[in-house]
Amino acid sequence: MKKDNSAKHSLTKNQSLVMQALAEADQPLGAYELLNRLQPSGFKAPLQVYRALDQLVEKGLVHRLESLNAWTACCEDQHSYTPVFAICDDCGNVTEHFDEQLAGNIEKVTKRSGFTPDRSIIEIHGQCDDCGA
Amino acid sequence: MKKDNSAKHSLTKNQSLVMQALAEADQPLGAYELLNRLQPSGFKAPLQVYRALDQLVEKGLVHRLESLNAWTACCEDQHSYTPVFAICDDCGNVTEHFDEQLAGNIEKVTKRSGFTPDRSIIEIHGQCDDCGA
DNA sequence: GCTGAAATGTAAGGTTATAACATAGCTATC
DNA sequence: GATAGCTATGTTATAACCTTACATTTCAGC
Repeated sequence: MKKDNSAKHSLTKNQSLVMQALAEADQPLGAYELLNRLQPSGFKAPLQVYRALDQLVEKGLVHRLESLNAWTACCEDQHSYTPVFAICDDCGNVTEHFDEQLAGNIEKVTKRSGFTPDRSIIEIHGQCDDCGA
Repeated sequence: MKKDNSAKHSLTKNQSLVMQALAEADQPLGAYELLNRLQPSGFKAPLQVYRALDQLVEKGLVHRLESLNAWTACCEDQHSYTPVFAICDDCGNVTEHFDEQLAGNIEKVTKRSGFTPDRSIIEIHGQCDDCGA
């Protein structure tokens, strides 16, 4: 089970509920899967989930996985480098990695053309160690 | 206007129409935007667009931009390295880049944990040269 | 011409995300 | 402690994106 960083960020009720659901999950969850899991807690509409997710992403506690349309609790409290997600297409497990050199490479590639990077999305699909290859 | 590589790949009618629409666009297009543009050519249902897109991606002529839910014609015929997309959040312009070192680093980061990479998604949001920063 | 594989047509439905508007709660300043 | 302003929340409806299922057509190779 992942660490729950909510204490340090004074989350609201809905934010806490979503954060907790993500922290308890062993995989990224879709917004509607979150809605299902949070209905016993009083959630009724997608927007409640999406708003909490947006706020948690803003705080850096949750990442969105663009290629999965899913969301996952951040593995640690704060990180300055762009995270790299390794997504196992067999078991659905997702791990978060960091690499300073990689982050530097990205800046370099885009800045060549006068581009100013803001946020980077790096998602690698493949097979995790357990699922062999 | 981007180069149209369709001649080398013997595309079907629908594939050609979609390829041409993407090649003529100066930005990535969503599937329904493509549908709109192709209705004069006889397209009637989303599935016609999605099927053609899937086939073109398979052939390597089109890329899907995960963070935009949009599709763009590939800048060149074939490339072995993972493409890096620089996406301007102001004007919507998208450019495709390549970097051998970057591709190598990505493999390295994930392989550390026994992960076997298959396909990588790298999309950098920010501001292009024209839009300043 | 016949056959099998690939492509296409069409209707319906599922999933993911946002717009619009109303209400409630919290904080800061007077 | 009023009140003004910001943030969070509730609720309904709808937009945007994608897939399933099944029937039909096209076309290369025999």
